[in-house]
Amino acid sequence: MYICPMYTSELIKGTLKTIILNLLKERGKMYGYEITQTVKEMTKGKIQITEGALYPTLHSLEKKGDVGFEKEYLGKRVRKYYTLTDQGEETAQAKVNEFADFINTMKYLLDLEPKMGNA
Amino acid sequence: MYICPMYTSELIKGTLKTIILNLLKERGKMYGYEITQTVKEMTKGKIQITEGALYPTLHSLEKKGDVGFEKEYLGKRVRKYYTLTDQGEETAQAKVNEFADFINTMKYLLDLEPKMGNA
DNA sequence: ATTAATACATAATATTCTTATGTATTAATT
DNA sequence: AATTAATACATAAGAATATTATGTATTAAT
Repeated sequence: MYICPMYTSELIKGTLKTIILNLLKERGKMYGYEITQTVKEMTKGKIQITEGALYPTLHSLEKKGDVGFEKEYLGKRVRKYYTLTDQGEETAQAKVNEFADFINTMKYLLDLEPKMGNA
Repeated sequence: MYICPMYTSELIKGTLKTIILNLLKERGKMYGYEITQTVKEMTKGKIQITEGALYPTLHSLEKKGDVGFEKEYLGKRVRKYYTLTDQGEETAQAKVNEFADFINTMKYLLDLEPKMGNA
């Protein structure tokens, strides 16, 4: 089995929203920096979300009504804790479902499995 | 199991080169239009490569030295049959390996599997 | 006292895709 | 016979999303 150190950026494109929404779904509430660190740890550094990608995405999710947030102060430092809205819960589930389906299709297309699921 | 009609475009971003290189690796030589139709059929319409995405990508792969081509004429109609170069063979294998690894990581991250492989 | 880590944000740039448009041949339909 | 659909290439304008760089500021570690 091949193990790579870090994925090329193009591979991660398009999965950022899915990752964020799913983490919020599983953990309830998280702040931006926490999301980057959690993903980095869980993937052993293979996926590193940059701040330039993260914050605009969070703002975009908020604008679309998938997440809300509340500020929390630790001394003078601020954290923005994000949570899923009801709509966000649905979006998160739909995104994960779609990605799971996508994996099956790609496995078939790239011949990574002998048989084809529902692709 | 959820089955979707067609993937959102963002999901497919970044996998186009991998798909093309792998198809060329498995089938030897293919022309552009053939690639779009093959992918469409193999994925039951879930992945439809547009011409605006395909041709620039093929030109880019050629410029980088991963593919070569030769023109073939059927009457007056032209086809450009693409084949992998030696370098392209390596690129194809590396891309597929990376994607296979990426699938494992994402499965773990999205909790689509109970255990973690090498992610 | 300096550096690293935490924590947010945005702007310029690059990449990559969608959508639209263009040309042209061949097959199928009416 | 004439029109439409399918085949087969190509490129340009625009949108979306990421990278890289920069900025501010607090707190912890060296």
